Amino acid sequence: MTTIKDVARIAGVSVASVSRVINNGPKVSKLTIEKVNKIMADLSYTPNANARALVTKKSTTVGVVIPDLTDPFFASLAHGVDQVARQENMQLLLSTGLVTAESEQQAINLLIERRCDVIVLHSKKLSDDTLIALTDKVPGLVLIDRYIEQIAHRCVWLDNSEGGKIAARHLLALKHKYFSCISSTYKIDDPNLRLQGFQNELNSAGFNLDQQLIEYGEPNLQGGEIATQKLLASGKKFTALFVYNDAMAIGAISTLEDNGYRVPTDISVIGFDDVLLSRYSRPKLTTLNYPIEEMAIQATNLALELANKDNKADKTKSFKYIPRLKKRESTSLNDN
Amino acid sequence: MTTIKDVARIAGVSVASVSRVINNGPKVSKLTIEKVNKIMADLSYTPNANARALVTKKSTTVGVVIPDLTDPFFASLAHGVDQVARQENMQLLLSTGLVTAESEQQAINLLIERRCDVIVLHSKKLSDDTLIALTDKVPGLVLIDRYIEQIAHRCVWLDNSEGGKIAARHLLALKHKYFSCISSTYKIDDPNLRLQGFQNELNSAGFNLDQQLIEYGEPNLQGGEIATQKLLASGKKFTALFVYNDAMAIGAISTLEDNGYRVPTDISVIGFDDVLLSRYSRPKLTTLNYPIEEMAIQATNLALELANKDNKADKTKSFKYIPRLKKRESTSLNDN
DNA sequence: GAAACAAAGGTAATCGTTTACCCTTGTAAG
DNA sequence: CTTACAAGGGTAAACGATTACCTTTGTTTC
Repeated sequence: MTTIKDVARIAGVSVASVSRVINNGPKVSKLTIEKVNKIMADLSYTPNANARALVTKKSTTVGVVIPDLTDPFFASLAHGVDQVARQENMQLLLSTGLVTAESEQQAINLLIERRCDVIVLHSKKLSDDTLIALTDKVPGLVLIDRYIEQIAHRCVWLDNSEGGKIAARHLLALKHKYFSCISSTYKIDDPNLRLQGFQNELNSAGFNLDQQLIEYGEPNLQGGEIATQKLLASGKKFTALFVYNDAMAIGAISTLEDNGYRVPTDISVIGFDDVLLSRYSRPKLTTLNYPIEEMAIQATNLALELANKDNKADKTKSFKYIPRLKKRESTSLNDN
Repeated sequence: MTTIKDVARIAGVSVASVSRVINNGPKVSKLTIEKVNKIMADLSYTPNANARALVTKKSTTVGVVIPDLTDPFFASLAHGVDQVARQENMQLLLSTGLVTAESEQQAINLLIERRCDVIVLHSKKLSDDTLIALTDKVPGLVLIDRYIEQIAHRCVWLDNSEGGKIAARHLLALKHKYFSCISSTYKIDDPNLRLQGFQNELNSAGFNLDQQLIEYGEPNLQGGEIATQKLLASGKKFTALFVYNDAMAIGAISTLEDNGYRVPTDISVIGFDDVLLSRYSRPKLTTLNYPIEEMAIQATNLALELANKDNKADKTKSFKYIPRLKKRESTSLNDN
């Protein structure tokens, strides 16, 4: 592969001049610029980004750590980061495959090895302390979908509890009185926060969520189906169902209809996340919009900012997002 | 940031020894290994991958070029590549945002700058000649979803035409006689090939696809809805509908049902791609499985192979995939 | 005509690694 | 007691760029 030296030799100038042409630097005549550009094109020379990164101590990559690309939610996250990265002429370096704290840690290490100074991290398994320590090492590290008080100014997160409350208020406004909920078996905070918010809001309105009408399942289509079967098997009456995410909600609707219940006529169903799926289902799903792409854009901009200036930003400011209700067709007025 | 020299100094050994410890090289005593490892941990030293890549001339990244992460199809592609990459202890470097030949070219250039020697490229806009020239420069470059005869041994592609034929045979086997088709307005080969295969197979069976029952639309939900409205507006009878992709097919089903047609009782609908969506729709979509993840895995392995050995592989072998019929609920026997 | 300065370009140190080559020491073989 | 060799470890040259600092040349100013 041709190097800057080859170009310099053939063009009859020094490597310094070639470098100046490449970087639009000062101290080169128009003539030299043209000459060098021609030789570079002739040799189809491509500068070596590794060498560049080494000497300038600047990486042109944005690191992203997510569990899995096939989950549309995380794909949207990555897409948001990518948009900002491209705007800054940077590229995405992806670390995936996170199931354990160890693999999360390893994913981050790989990014640090590459001297990625802008990192957007989705971490559910690493401890608060580990993450706080990490932010010392990497100034441009931002956490997404997680809130840690000590590093609040580097957290871009969604208020899950408020999401549960909004769902409750929507169903209450539709005059529902008998509620049920499907939550997730995954060992992260989100399901609990959503459920708690939902429950608290019902309680403040003078209603109660029957413990037998709370079911748990894997956060996918099948998980929703199975949980719904259990809910129906309880024999208890409910006209409103709040489901942990959209995939489960679609599974729930499918099972409800198979059992002779019409959605929303007999039972209203509300999901969470507002992924693509929810617009393709029939009936179209009422859900809570999780503005993950917007959040990812915010997180990336924040990371860029933190990485560039060493005058620390406002340490008190946090980036909390509130889910928005997307009223579609799966919820309606309860007229029983 | 601490360097190998810091570690060497503090451990009281040479940088060579530290390097040997890092790389499990020979010529280090057990004692030195332990000593150095301890110091590295104490200093939380992380080797600089850029410096490493520079001197070893080996990158530990796999480059992927795709149009857009939010399209689940491409997310699956990236996921396939990622699986192989992780297995090889490499990371994904993503280039996206392709709309024009220029942006495709630029995306590739960025990967070459990083001296990515393993690249999986999804390119629809660049010319055959450009791509052929590129393979000279990058030994580990593999094309996915595209076939170019001169570099057949670096192409991993799907036979779209055969997909159209399989759809036709399925509908013929279900005794359908009146056919229609929704294709895509996008200026790439795939839609045409699928349509041609479909048409040819119908013709060989003695049937005909009425030109007025071919409609075009954007390859998404709405495109499918609009195209279906036009199809219905023609007033012509059809009992079988072959749609360019799953998203459009779901849009089509939605519009058909809104107009009083039952799927599959009145009209059978078959999609293409077999994305997540197709399993979540009601009725569940009969479609042609596009094994993109499997293909991406194959492509990545091939790229790794080509990048590592210079004894060129079998130049005649190509990697053609045939879509498989996924019979679900949106097609059925025509009993008119 | 000397001084001052600007423009253009070259020299060489540097970034953080790896690794070919050399050196030292200890031990086994003759 | 040599000699040979193995094991462990050090020295320094790369890798391919950037850039601080220096040199040369020509022009302007008094």
